[in-house]
Amino acid sequence: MADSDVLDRFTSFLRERRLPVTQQRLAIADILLRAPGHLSADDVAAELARKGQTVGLATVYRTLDLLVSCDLAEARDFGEGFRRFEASRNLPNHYHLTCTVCGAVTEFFDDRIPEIIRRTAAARGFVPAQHRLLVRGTCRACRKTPSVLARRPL
Amino acid sequence: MADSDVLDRFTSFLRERRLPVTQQRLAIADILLRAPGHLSADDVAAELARKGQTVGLATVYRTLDLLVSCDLAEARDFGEGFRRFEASRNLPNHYHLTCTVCGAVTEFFDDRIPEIIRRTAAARGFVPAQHRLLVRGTCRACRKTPSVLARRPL
DNA sequence: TTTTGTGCAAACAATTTGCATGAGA
DNA sequence: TCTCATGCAAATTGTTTGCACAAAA
Repeated sequence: MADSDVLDRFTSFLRERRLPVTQQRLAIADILLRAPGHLSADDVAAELARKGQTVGLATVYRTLDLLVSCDLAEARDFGEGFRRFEASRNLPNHYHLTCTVCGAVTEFFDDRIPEIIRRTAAARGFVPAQHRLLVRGTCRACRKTPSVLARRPL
Repeated sequence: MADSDVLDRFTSFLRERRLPVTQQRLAIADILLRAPGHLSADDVAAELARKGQTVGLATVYRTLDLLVSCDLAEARDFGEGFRRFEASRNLPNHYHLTCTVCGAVTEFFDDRIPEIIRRTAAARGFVPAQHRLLVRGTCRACRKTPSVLARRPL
């Protein structure tokens, strides 16, 4: 339904700023904005290559930054040592459970958390802009297998 | 009071593993475990240098890893592009508010958050091991000044 | 035809690692 | 003494940048 919408929104954003709408930008946006998951810059480049399009990693990074700056995508850091990018789906209060064994990321929602944050912050004169909650653990599928702890920061 | 305790605990940990108790290890532990804040590897090295002790950065990193692996310290990633280390004070459910203007980090505690996580995770068959909540925003002191958004991931 | 992008390679920053030497047990 | 740590420098990794060439407006 609103799938071509996001591509259009990116195009409009570029036009407004008088920035060229290039094949590479569209190809990268197409991949990231339609992907269900959380892609690294390498993932995007690999997917591009798989489709026959070869785009330099530098361009991938530059375009991902553009997508973030027009709010069509968000950067995430799951503590793997590199960033992942996710299409913004306008999902407020959306958090992540990541499995330290298989790396799977599941999302969940909760309205109580922002409320807790709002009150706590207010009590300190702090104005919250954004927040992030990351839960690490073991997913149902991996619970059977003995696990190795991840070494990156919590 | 229990201040020399942490140094002793580190020493015991090393002895148990038959690892040498070196001056460098003690010096690094002394700095990190007594510091109130969140130090980067560079901060530790700089502090060491300020005291006249010059220790290679590689050794700092190696010792910080040791401190983390014996649970005397914890690694944190505030999205600055590098990690910070903090003495473990056995503070469960302790979260961070970071000011995107001045970089100050404040802590807060809340017992409802782990409870929410426990239930949400249980419903998905996910076993939570650790979680981290990071709130970014503007602190009281910086609220007066117009701010610049940080560019690192949320 | 002028601007801005792209690709490549070099640059970077944080962190890790190999190896000769030096300090603990 | 024998093991393991240290220091330095080189290597690695994710990401950014400079610059010659190419594509959009």
